[in-house]
Amino acid sequence: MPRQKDAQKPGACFCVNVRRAARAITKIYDQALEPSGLKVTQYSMLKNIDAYGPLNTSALAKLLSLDRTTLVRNLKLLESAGLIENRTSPDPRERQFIITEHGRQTVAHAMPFWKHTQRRLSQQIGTDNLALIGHLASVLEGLATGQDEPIA
Amino acid sequence: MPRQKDAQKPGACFCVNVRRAARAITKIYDQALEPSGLKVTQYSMLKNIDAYGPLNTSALAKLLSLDRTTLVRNLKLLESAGLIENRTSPDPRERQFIITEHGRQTVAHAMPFWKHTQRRLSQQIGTDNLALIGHLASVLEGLATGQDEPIA
DNA sequence: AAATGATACGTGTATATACACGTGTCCATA
DNA sequence: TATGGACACGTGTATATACACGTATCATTT
Repeated sequence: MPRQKDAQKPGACFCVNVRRAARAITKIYDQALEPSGLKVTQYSMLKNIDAYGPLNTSALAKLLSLDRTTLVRNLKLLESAGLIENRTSPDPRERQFIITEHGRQTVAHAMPFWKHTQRRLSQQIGTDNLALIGHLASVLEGLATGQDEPIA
Repeated sequence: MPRQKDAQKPGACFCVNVRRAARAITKIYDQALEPSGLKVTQYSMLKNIDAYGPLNTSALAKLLSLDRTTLVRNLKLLESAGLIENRTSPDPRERQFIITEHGRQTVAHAMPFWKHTQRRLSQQIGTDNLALIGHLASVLEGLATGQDEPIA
């Protein structure tokens, strides 16, 4: 069997496959969350601010392994929608975000749809396989240096 | 152990984890391919057109499990860069793309970096785990209906 | 030949994502 | 006290992604 050849087929790119998986699973969650008006990305931000807030942009970026500048604009959407708000902080540099009452209600509305999808996937794909993704993400984040490794 | 509680922690969303993995692995591949001037997404399109072309937009979309309209603009970039070109087709509706000589050279330049990354990840993450991603993607694509399931 | 369903395409709009860059503030130390 | 590094932020720019819509062409069936 020409395994060597297989490994070079265009369909064998690990990165492309993870991206394919991400697109597909995003579609599943977005459709499930549709009644709440939230995308899964927004649900994720909101849920984390709810659970761990108040949080500033940089802290949330670390929490979500997202680029900070990505969050600047994503958070703007949540703020415009009145789901989070900007609490005044002693340090004038930072913007501390907390969830609003409307945000809490929206999360509460979305939660059952999210849970249902989590359960559905657990059954259809297996908890083990799904747990592996979490580990994989962490390992990959470790491998993706990106952060200008310290000189010493 | 309150497993039930864990499953509700904000960090336990399968979708968010897959997306985290996708971001991280994309960074790894994009950095590796940087000398070629290609992003991994572009490399993927180009490689597939090279291997299976001529292809029209819809066919490539199916091949990559990508929305067709996404490709319209992504392909425009490759075309502007002179990496692919638009072959005239008997059917005036479709645009058949083929790789150009410049495109072939670019792929050839990028390939070693891609292969090196594939190998590196195989070693550090394990071929089995990586193969699982491909399966996972396929299963998820099956679960994500999206395609207005046929009435009968 | 006319009608119709399927096929192929592109655009408007919105979100997600990251990088390069520049600004302001805090704090520790010279 | 002055200053330089660390920290927090936002914007410009570019790419990736999808959905809703509308248009043109093909092919098949009246």
